[in-house]
Amino acid sequence: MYEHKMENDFRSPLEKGLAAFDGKWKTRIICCLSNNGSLRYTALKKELDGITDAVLALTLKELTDYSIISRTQFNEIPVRVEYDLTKKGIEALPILKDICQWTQKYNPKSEQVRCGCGRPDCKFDLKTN
Amino acid sequence: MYEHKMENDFRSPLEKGLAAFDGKWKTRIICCLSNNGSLRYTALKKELDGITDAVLALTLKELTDYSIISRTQFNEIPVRVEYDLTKKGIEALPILKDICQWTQKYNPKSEQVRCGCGRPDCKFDLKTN
DNA sequence: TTAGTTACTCATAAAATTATTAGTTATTGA
DNA sequence: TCAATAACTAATAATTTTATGAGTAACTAA
Repeated sequence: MYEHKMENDFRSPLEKGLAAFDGKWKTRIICCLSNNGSLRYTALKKELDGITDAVLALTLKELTDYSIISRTQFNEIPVRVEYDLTKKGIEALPILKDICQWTQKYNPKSEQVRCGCGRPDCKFDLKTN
Repeated sequence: MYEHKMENDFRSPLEKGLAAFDGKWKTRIICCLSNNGSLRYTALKKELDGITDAVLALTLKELTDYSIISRTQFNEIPVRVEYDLTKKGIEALPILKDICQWTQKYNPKSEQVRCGCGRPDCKFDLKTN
């Protein structure tokens, strides 16, 4: 662990793009930020049920490297760090929404489009307008 | 190996939908079928550089279970089996195309939208019309 | 009789991802 | 002096994914 891939050898923009959503936590983080706006490290950790520091820090780094989220550090004491969706991240939301709808069209069981942040009470449907 | 997940515990339609594109080979298979139409097992194997039987068979099963592709068996000798994109699979193509475009917008290096089938000569741009 | 074909399966190994537990730095407040 | 806080990092372990190398059935053609 603790080296992450990034400029792997994705053979196409498709694979490269999908890498931004892959793994257990990336979409959950994206949805949390989309739900809440700016969040700091500890707040994110509280939202993401069961994530550990090692994994959260790594995943935030990956998302930052993919330019999906931004990291802003305020040198207070103790430090404050805030994470936000970037423009690129915000522009991913309609795509994620399309994936939700596509899934649900062929899977009528789960009636409601819900986000991937993992909270059972999350009602966010990835609307971007 | 040789048990695949499927009704995992995806917490949302988003995660469930993304599962259909995840792993090393799924999008490559989708793109091959989109490029070529119907393909049999051996033909797919030839297209997908470096895949082994164990992994190809497993991945085809996963995609079949997700209803992205269909399997049709002709009881000739030796057997003939053909794989095709389903309606659901075809309807995924515009989403994949959006992911390509989104990636490229923020990554002007790779000028050309190419599919994920892995062939360097593949010019397919995931147009669906 | 033997080799060839297709579409697989099986056991196992290697590699990658995710989890666990425990630090660390710099500072404040009690 | 001691505990507390925020945002991490490091070493290692467990789990999951992917790869390797072989084998199978049911024929056919040589």
